[in-house]
Parts: sequence; C-alpha cells; structure tokens
Amino acid sequence: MQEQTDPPGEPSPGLVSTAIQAITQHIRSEGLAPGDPLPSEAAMTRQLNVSRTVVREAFRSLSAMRLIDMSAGRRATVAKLDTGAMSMVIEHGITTQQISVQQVYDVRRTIEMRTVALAALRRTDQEAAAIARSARLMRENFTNPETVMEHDIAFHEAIAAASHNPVFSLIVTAFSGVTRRTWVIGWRTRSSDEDQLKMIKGHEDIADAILKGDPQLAAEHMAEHFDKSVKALIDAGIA
Amino acid sequence: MQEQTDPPGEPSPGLVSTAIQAITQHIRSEGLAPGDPLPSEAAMTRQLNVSRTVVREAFRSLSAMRLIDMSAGRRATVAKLDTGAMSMVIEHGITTQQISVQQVYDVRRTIEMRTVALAALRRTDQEAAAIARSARLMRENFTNPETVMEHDIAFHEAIAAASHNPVFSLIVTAFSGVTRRTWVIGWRTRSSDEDQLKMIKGHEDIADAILKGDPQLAAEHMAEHFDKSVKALIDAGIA
DNA sequence: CAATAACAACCTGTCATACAGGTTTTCGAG
DNA sequence: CTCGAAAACCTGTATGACAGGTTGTTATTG
Repeated sequence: MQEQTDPPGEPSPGLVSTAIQAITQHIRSEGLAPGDPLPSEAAMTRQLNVSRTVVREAFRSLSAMRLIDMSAGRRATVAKLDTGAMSMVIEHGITTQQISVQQVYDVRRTIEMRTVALAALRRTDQEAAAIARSARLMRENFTNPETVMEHDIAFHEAIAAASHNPVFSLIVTAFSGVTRRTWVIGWRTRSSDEDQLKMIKGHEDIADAILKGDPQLAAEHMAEHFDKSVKALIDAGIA
Repeated sequence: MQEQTDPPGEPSPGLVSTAIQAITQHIRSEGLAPGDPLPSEAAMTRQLNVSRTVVREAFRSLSAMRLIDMSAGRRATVAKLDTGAMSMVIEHGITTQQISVQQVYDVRRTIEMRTVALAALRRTDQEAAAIARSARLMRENFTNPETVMEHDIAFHEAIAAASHNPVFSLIVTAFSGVTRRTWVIGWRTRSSDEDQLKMIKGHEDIADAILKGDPQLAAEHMAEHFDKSVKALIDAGIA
C-alpha cells in the first residue's frame, strides 16, 4: 500500500528521514510553538503510510536532538530551545579528537567577550545580581573545587543570559560540558591559594563591570580571564 | 559481560537513553576515531539485555545528530564532525520563533569577525585562493541571485575553514541554513545594481585583506559587511 | 447539584518475530 | 592461486502484542 509517491528527486534516503522531515514540516506549517502537541504516532503512521517502527524512530530522533519532548502516555510536544544536541556534538568532537580543548576555549573567548559587553549594556538589575551572586559563591566555597566550578559555569551562563540573545546562551551552555571535563585541571595548576583567589577576583571584576554598565571594561576583564585560563590549560599540557 | 542491573540510581529515564549513553561511552572508552565501526545492533542487544527496538532507536538517534553514520547492510561507524544537528536546532529556534534572524546575525558577526582575522593570519595560499574564487564567482553571476547566494555562503564557510579551528566552521556552517532562508530578502532591498555590486565589492575587499594577511583590515571589512547586511534585513522588515 | 471515584479510550514504551535486501566472509571449482 | 558464488551477517521495515501512564467520561455518592 505505498501511496506516498517517491518522485524522482529522492533516491530514497530512508523512510525515517522522510518522516523526520514530515514532522518538522508539520511544526513549521502549523506554526506550532513550544508546548504545542504533535500528532500521535498512530496518526503519523496513517498519514505517511509507514509502520509505527519508522514513525517512532523519527520521533525518537527529534527527541534526541531535543526538538520535541516525549513522555509515556502523553503525545509529544514541541520543545523549548535546548542545548542538548549541541553539547553532544561538541563532546563527540572532543572525544574523537577532531577538535581540541584549546580550540573550544578560543571560540568561547570570542563569544564571551561579546556576551559580557552585551550584558553590561542590557542586563537587568536582577541579572546583574545573579551574576554577582555566582561570583560571590565561588569565593565562599573556594575550598571545594567542584562547587567553585559549578558556580563558575553558572556565572558564564548567567552572563550569556543577560546578553538577551538566546543564541549566545545556547552556544555558551553547549560548551559547559567540555568545561566540566577540563576545569579541575586548570584549577590544579593554579597551585597556590593566592592564584586561585586571584582567579576568583577576576570574576568579581567582571561582575562589577557589568553592574557598572561598562562594556569596554567588562570585555577587558573577560579577555584577561580567558588568557589566564588558556595559559593554565597549556601549562597543564592539555592538547 | 552484561547483567546491566537497574537497581537504585536511575528511576528509569528510559532504556533508549541508557542505550545512547552506552554507545557514546563505548566510543569514548575504546577511543574510536571517525570511520571506526561500532558494535552491531545484535551485539548491543545482548550486551544491554534489551530488545533490538531499543538499540535501534538509540542508534537512530545518534545518527540523527550525525554522531554516527548508518547505512544498510554495514555496521554503523563513528562520524566525522558534522553540522547537521546544530543546523536543526537553530532552524527549530527560528521556526518556533524562539530566536530571531537578527539575533543569529549578531552571533554571526561576532564569530566571523574572529574567523576572518584568524584566516588572515593562518590561511594557506590555497585557502586564500578559494576565498577569492568565491568572491569572483559572486561577481560573475551577479544576475542570478540564487547562484550569488551559494557562493556567498561558500565564501563565509571558506573563511571559517581558513581559521583552522573546526569549531568555528561548525558554527558558521550551522547558520548557513538560516542564511539560505533570508538571503534573498536582503538582496532584494539592495534595489539597484550599484548597491548589489557594492556588496560584492565588500566581499572582494575581505578576500584581499585575507590575501594580504592583514587581520585588522579584514575584520573591519567584515564588520562593515555585516552592518550593511543587518541594515538590509531591517529595511526589509525582518523581525 | 456538585464532588469524586471508577472506568474506558487513547497513547507511548518495550518486546518478539519475520522477511527483504545490502555487505562481508568463506570456500570450493577451475 | 584466482575468482566467483553461496553462506553468514547486518540493517531497514512491517506486524502484532502487551504493560503501564494519561485523560476524559461516566456513574456513584454526599
């Protein structure tokens, strides 16, 4: 019962790919927003004249990329922007040694010099407070590296959020996974407490500049921070 | 060795997620490189004590993110870094109106001002030639917008490649899909041939600066190019 | 009449099985 | 030793079944 004509164009990249396209196309043409429900698997099965197996693999693929949310019993829904897929791509690049940690840091530096400047210009008072709080928590927990790291990551993500451009947030957050794997190494090379506190001071300087609304100054502090971080990684011998 | 007991930790995030993790973990622990083969579905089925359905959905998910390559008859292999998943995330953000075209352009501007500077510093002669060629082809085909667009996209991707940082390439390429959807609109607002040729001239200036190895100049031309592009989009009323 | 509890209908998660059609391996004929 | 065909594997898709979660409906009860 093949009805779905398979014109000339497509040599047949597989039914699943076709189903994935049909679903994304559905989202587009219906103008669905995050939270809106998608057709059930059964409905899609009928519409595409393929087995539920195919439809399910398509849904599951979109779910893996976090374009849709799935949960048992409920129909799938359109998902809010999420960094899941991007993180996995970056991690894949790292673990298969197609990209290096330094290359990621170079990209981060480029992006975060911009996010920090935008944050200084556009942050709300609440956002400025959140950024400052992350910096403060880094200092207060500085004997516990794991905790410092989490606040460090939250610090950078908060700055990205304050840039009010979700694409920046998306990218910065995608890199957080890599950061979690290398952060401690950089921390250890900052052998003395003094070095470590100096690094935390750097974060406070950034937070202050954002609070003051000085994009130039904020960018300078951020650049300095990254230069030191990269140096720490190089000293530690990270390729 | 198996007996994946399922005792305490995970309440049950779904067997598929577990399988996905097992596969990525396999890639990591075995130190697999692009092109290396993964275990067959049957092998995974035995190792994880789950049905082939689950294993297949896991493989298919990774394939959708382009972390692995699948094809009929052959075992799946580790994939080279690819922009597929990232593109879909960005497109999803656009079509569900969670991000705007302007926001994407701001990110592109930020990134490409860096890639162009790096390209000026690190490009090989071959890469410089490829960049210049794309610019030339834009001029030669300037009566055919579609063709100009494709060379424009190739131009920017070639610059990213010449930065010798694949993470930049990844991101720039991920945005190409969005560019394809909005490029023509910007082109049309450049009503006169003169305007259009001026825009092409901008690309040639960038190519020249890269050839000369002048990162400062290259970045300036790139900034100017983006400012004009964004202005064109705004004039066209793109939100 | 309103609150609620039981139920029916629907939906997703997982499993088992089957078969078509690629790909790789093996092995025998020449 | 070479070459080609069968055998053994592997993925792609389909079908049917059942458990368990979710939701809307209905019947019971206060």
